[in-house]
Amino acid sequence: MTIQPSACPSGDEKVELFGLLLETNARLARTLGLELEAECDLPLAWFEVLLQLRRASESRLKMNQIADAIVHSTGGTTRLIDRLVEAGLVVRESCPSDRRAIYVAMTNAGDAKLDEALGVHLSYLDKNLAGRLSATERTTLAGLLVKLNASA
Amino acid sequence: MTIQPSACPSGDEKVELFGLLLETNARLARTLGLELEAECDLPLAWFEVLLQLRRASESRLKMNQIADAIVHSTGGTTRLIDRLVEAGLVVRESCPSDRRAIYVAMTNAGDAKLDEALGVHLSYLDKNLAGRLSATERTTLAGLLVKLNASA
DNA sequence: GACAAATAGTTGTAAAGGCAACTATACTGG
DNA sequence: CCAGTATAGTTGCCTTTACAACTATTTGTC
Repeated sequence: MTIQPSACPSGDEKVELFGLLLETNARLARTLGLELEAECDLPLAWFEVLLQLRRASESRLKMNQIADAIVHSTGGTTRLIDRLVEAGLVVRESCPSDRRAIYVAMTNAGDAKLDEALGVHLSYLDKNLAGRLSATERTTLAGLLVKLNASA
Repeated sequence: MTIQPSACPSGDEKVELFGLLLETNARLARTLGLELEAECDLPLAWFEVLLQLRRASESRLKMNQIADAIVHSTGGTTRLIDRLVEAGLVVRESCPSDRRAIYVAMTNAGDAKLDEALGVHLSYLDKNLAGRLSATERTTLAGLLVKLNASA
């Protein structure tokens, strides 16, 4: 009844790969999250929102775009943005062309906070990404992830 | 209209890669989690535990090994295992050589549940992994993730 | 135009997980 | 052997998030 670990851990190469993806991600997210929290007092989810906003044209996105970008439920995103607003890092703005929609835009404080966090993030990445993968490998990895991510 | 990864103002290649990793993982985990939940009534975290147990010699692991393998806190793991025990999928066994430690072992029901879940998982993987990456690409990806994961 | 369906966002409720404090057991140096 | 420290696991308390139900608005159809 027991399965030999060396013979067939759980059998399938794809199962292994998926498990590896989950584990790698969980570890990196945990490490970075703790570091951001400790050095900038910024939860990882907040950092992700700010990063998405900076990427966006005019530094603003609608609620549903944020939810999609950071892969949260819409309800969860509402609460998350509530907290960012309360912290003064973003503001909600109404959308003239669609009165259901709400824009979320960065404040100056949010912008500054993101700069600070990016500093920590980059030093983290130097340790944990660049220290382990060459530039070529990183490019390859990014390409594979893009494929994986396509229209998931 | 919003997100322009190519013209990204926060533009470090490593930041991009990290974001991609987070996003890919979140999407895949979300999709698989929903599928497992819908078809087997099995939360993803439970699945991960059962998978780790099957991989282990004698189908059992100590609490801290589980916590480490699935990247949870020890407190969180205690609660998670509580739920699995209540569902009859695993049992706790005392460790004769160290009275602080506790083994978690699969029950027959847990073993059967894992078989069922692996069926769903594999069909999911065929759609979402094999459909997007060739066998060679999957091997490459696995290799890169192992490097990334090393002693995180 | 009006009604049905789709879409954007919020809220109630509940579950999952983290951290820190705690208990119990094991190890280590004197 | 004893004190001090390290380790295994559990528990209290809290935050975060998901899901489903709900409101408000828009769009598509006739």
